Amino acid sequence: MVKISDVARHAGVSPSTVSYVLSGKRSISEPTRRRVLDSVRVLGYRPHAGARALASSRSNVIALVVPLRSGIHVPVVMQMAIAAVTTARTHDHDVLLLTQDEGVDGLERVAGTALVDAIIVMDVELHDVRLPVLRSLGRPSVLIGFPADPAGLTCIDFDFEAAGAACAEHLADLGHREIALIGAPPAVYERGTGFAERTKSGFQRAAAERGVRGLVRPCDPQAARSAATELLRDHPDLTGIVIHNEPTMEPLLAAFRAAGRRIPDDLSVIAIAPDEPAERLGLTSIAIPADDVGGQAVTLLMAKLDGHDVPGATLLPPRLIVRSSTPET
Amino acid sequence: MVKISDVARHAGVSPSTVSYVLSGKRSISEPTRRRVLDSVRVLGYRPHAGARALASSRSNVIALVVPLRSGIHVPVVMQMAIAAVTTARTHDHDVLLLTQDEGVDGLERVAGTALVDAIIVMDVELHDVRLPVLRSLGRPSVLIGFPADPAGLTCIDFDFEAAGAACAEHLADLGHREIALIGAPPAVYERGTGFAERTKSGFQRAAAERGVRGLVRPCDPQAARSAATELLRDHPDLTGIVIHNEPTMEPLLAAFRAAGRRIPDDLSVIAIAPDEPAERLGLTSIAIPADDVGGQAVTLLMAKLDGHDVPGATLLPPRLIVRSSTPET
DNA sequence: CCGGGCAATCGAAGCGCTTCGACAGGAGCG
DNA sequence: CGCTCCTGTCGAAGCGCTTCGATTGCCCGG
Repeated sequence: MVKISDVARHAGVSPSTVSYVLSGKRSISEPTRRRVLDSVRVLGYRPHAGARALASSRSNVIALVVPLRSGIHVPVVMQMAIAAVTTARTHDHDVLLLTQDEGVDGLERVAGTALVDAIIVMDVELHDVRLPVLRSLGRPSVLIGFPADPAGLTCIDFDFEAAGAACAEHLADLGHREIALIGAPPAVYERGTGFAERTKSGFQRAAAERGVRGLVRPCDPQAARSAATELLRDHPDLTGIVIHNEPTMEPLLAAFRAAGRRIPDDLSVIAIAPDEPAERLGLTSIAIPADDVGGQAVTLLMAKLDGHDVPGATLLPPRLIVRSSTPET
Repeated sequence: MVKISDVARHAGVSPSTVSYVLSGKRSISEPTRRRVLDSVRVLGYRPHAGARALASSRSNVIALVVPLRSGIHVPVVMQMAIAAVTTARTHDHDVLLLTQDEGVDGLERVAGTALVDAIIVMDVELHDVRLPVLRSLGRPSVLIGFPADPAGLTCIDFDFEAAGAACAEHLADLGHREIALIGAPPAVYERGTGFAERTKSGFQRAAAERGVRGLVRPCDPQAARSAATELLRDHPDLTGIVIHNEPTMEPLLAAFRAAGRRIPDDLSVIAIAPDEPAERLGLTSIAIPADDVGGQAVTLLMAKLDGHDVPGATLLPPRLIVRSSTPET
């Protein structure tokens, strides 16, 4: 292994000078800098991560806690994780993967051993047991999702409330008078995960503001067909549907068709779902900007690590893309 | 921060004794061991990861390179990753997440800086550019997937060949004389990713051995409907189908139905897909044991880290679960 | 009763890096 | 022309841990 003293000898300077060239923390003359960098290249020098972490008390690693629970959409999680890694790399940091089920212990372990400098937690619950730990850990953290009491924490999320509202408004604009939101499985609501609740409240608020009837119905993937059938039977005047539950999209559409409703002629449909399936199915949709969420979470974290102040709450606005399931009248 | 010398003082021993108690690398008398462990608990001592890595030249972190490419099924990847993290934790290791697009540089970086002790690479291509690097990195590695030349490497994967064969045999056993495999998108085959090719060859080999006609057809998700329609039109005697392409399952089934074929009466169907969708759709299926793949990859890696010899190739056998799409005659 | 051997513990030397204070030499000023 | 002030560089002191002898008792066999 080639170490900093080897580089120093090769370049004819002291180890500290090499360190300063590499870190830029003190000014170094141009000729010296060049000589050192050449030696680094020639010798293929790589600073030892552990030694660096020990001396600087910075590991340049952040932890990312990913959820495992049912009812969350895995590709979105993965996309956020990848974006987080990519963004972290642009800040010269790496990402350590933690699972939800390590819980509080996991956080205390990676922070306590100085394995990581900071933490991102995905899929925060309204009354998450990890919140007090995060507050007292003495390391910066960013939550993806909003707990009931976000005081003292930095949170970021897609603005589900605005997304729910945008759907209701879009349907109201098209002249619909009775609309429904088909949401996540009941378990997700019961768990008190914020996003399902917030989509619902945005949807209901906007519907009320527009004087439109707005129903909300949770839905299990297995029960999609029957849910659709019942909904149409019990509410014959229903003409607009918002689906916020990716796995059920196709079964629901099939059931609507089977019930004799044509889309968009008899029924307008909007999906809160990734672009790929929405586009394939020709559905007007709002996508969760998973890349942005993951990337910006890291950006916020880096700002905190640099000692900057960051906003406590960041909400990423929805963008509705009109496709053939909600044509302009 | 409480350090090992604090624990030593509190317990009335030397730092090295504390270290030996914690590592178990030398025998320590029971009373001393107890005193030290008590002090550790009372003071809340956590060894500093960087210091430990520096002194022992072991970081207790492994790298996991996850794919980003199209045509791979994200939930399966995620499941393997989670299993890898969980298993690594049981061996007192953590997992650093790397993305495919860091490529060779990423591997050299994390290995060269001693950030990680070992590496798992997912989604290996037949002629992967990372293979020579992995061979010469001087750190243990395990590949998930098989390259064209696995010499000198440790590889593990689901036995797609056997899975393809098992599907063909199951259909042959049911009396079908002409069967088809609807596979991954053409892009996946062109890329030379092993798994698509291996499923195909197992399927064809078994079909030939049974004297059954076995067609293979790649399939894009967007083109699922037309693919199904054409297939049935061009091969009127086709009565058995294997689908190895999760996103197309539902559209394909819909298309079969639309073409007037009832399942299982007119058409037997097997899916190579996770249990969840297969069960929901009532399909006989073979699931990819993603948990086992991820977990065993880590187990192999840990064995290598401990200096043990491990088999160069590990293939996890398929398990076919019969559901209502291929009833016993 | 003595010496060999073993179990238990200690001390000290690093592991490779960062960082702080010191210092040399040149520029700028009065 | 002497003094101050920078700029660029060096040396040394750690960062907190592991690990390799060395050391101290103690038990046991001869």
